[in-house]
Amino acid sequence: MTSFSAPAHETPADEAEGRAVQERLRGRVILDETGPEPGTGLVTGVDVAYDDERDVVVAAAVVLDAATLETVEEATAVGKVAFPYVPGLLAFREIPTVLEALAELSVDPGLVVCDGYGLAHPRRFGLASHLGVITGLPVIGVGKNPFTFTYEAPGPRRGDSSPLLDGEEVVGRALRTRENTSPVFVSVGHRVRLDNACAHTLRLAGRYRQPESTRRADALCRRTLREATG
DNA sequence: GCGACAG
DNA sequence: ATCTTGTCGC
Repeated sequence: MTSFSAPAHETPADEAEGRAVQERLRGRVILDETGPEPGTGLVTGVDVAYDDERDVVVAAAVVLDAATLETVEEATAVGKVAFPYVPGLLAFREIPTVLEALAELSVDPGLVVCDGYGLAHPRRFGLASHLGVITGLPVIGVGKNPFTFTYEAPGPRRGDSSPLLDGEEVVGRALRTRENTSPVFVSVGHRVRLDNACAHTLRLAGRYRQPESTRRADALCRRTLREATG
């Protein structure tokens, strides 16, 4: 916990307050930066696992070398569920424990990859945007389904993509990371442009549909959850 | 009012 | 997210 201290975060009392917090923070999102060069530096995947029965949440952060995809460092944090799952308010459920896990790292996280959305959100302020604004780190979101948005199937080849749309507005991209496999949905979080977000995603995925970063974070928080629970 | 809805 | 075995396909 040398490079990063858990920033203050607020858990809203109800859904209306949560939406208000998002409306207030969305103005701090930075969209006009390119972000880290794909394939260089570090990339950190974050993910969370739950046991709502026991009111336990485990977050994991796994740092990879962007060039070799080797794991550089891992960290986890265990907490209590702070907010129920409400579509559009996912960040309030995940962020508190994710921040603790990031704070356990001894290295700068570099680019953070979220399992979820950023700009592709009803108020244009999803998990990846929120995490970016709070930490100041470059963040992108890579989701597994189109949420409430629409898209036309991208071409069949790895790397093919199509716009993810909210009506006429482009909020992200459906990106094929493997042939014969459904696409993932990439959207901008903070300090990274969409083209670059997709380039990072392609470098991180290919062996599997999802980015290697989120796969490892997912495996780690699940394993930690069942070791902490049963 | 009804249906749909990241993880 | 989570509950859950085997099974079809690259």
